[in-house]
Amino acid sequence: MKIGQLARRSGLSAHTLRYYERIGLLPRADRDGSGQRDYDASILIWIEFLRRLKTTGMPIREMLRYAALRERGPATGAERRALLEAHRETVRAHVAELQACLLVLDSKIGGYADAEQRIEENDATERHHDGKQAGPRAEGA
Amino acid sequence: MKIGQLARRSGLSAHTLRYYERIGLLPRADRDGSGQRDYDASILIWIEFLRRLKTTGMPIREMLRYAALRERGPATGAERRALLEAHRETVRAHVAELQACLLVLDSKIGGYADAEQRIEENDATERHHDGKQAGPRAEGA
DNA sequence: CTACGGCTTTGAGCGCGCTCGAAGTCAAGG
DNA sequence: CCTTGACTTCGAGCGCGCTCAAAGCCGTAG
Repeated sequence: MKIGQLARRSGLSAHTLRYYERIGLLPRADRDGSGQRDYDASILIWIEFLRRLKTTGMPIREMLRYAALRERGPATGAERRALLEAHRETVRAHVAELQACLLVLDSKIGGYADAEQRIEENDATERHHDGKQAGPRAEGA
Repeated sequence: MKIGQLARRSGLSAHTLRYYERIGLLPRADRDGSGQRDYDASILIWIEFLRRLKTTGMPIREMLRYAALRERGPATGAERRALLEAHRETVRAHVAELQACLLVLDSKIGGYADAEQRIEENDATERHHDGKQAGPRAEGA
């Protein structure tokens, strides 16, 4: 598989694939007769895993540590496992933080919804006995 | 409250606070006689909210839209609510993605744990009738 | 009076993760 | 033969979100 096709299949650009190889995230690809990269389909699995590490916020620097261990073969299993376990805790903490933020967001949105509700009610009142000017509540943030 | 104290209480650096004011994330602070910023404690609530938006991945560009609406007063409530609702969906989607990644991470870690288990068993076997060299399993990513 | 710490502005610089452009090689198709 | 288009390397550039340095002002303590 050439780089263009891998780009399409992996969702990364050819530029990015070369960049990843340059920095060591991807192993140096085999070349065909004229020096063009010729990939084995199995690389897709590794790319997919890298994508997940990235999605979960792992910096490239740390992915490189993992990639380097991987290159060194099966003997590095324990180290890789430790790295992933540490990362997993980071991600779990981040998810928890996001969920807490979601609650705040919910209540904030709820506040705006209430305000709109009051405005509608006020409009209705005006339609009945006209002119009542209720001041909307606080603007806390 | 001067900028140094606000920095300590908000967890942002004075540099960052000035930067936020410069770009419009924070309203222009009142100044004392000699031109130094003099903050009202209520700004902390807004900063805290900004922090949450940032934690949840909202780009500054979008925080600026929200901040601008806020400056324009209560009339912009519906718009702000819409903005936050859209952001909430983004965050929810991101959380779901992270959780999916966590499952993958778990199974990956499980794989390493199994490998270690097999190695231990193998060691034990060697101690009994010596020399058996079992080839470790695949290195899939 | 002086020294000190904390503040002011402006603009430059940085770390990250790409992203792109230039200049050139190569293989297949019309 | 000549064009087309996908590939090669290398280094520069970009968008984001800060972060910091320079040069200078102010107010209080010693």
